[in-house]
Amino acid sequence: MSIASDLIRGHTDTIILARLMGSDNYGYEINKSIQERTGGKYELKEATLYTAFRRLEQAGCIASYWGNEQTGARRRYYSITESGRDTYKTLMAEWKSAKGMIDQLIQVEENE
Amino acid sequence: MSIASDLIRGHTDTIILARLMGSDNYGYEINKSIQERTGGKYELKEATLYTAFRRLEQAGCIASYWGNEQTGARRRYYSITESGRDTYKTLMAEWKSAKGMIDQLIQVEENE
DNA sequence: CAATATACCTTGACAGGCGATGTATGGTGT
DNA sequence: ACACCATACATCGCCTGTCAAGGTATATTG
Repeated sequence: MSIASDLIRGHTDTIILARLMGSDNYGYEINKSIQERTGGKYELKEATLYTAFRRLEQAGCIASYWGNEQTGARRRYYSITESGRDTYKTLMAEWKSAKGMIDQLIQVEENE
Repeated sequence: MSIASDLIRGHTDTIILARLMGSDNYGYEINKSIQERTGGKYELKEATLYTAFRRLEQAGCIASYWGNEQTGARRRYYSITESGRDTYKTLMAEWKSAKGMIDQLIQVEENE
């Protein structure tokens, strides 16, 4: 494993919402785009991914519909809701805050 | 709750190790220093803290001994081991890497 | 026609965080 | 004297998110 998944834990929802801010997309493609973005260093496991979709839909952050593919496997598309966009913004703000906090907490400083 | 604990999850060990890099310390004081550093925005819950101590000691990252207080409640002091210092450095490196990766993953970009 | 890629989904185990609760000591206020 | 609070440690049991393992179905490729 290249990166401990506990470091990513808590960001799964944000990552998915971010991928839906631009346009609707389906699970398999979303996951591929995540792998590409990290140069293969990270991927959401399928079980994690689909669990997250259920969770986000339940929470009203995303909505889903079946695509009408003429060929190939069926695809379930997801679209982000207004509430989802709000959630995304909130999560982004939390991340900014948490990032600084973690930096401060794991730093070894002289003035103890 | 000011900060979602899942955002901190995975950093608990690093935070504790960082607090022990300078000098030995005991649980209660470590937790207070964490609260002070974040201006009260974050604290490790006691259950989390002591669970982490067990985990880290088990892993050989820290060692513990009872302080010889003449007064007040007894204190269990922890000191970081060589292995613990190595682990700390590794965790710091992972964090740097993960930080950039998360930033990239939760960002909304045009080129999708 | 077997293998591979695409695409979805569920179950059960596991690990970490934490609320609740318990122990014991010593100082402070009334 | 007695209640209360701060210090200081510890454990139990629940909850939640991750994920290995397994399953379904369709289309392409050698």
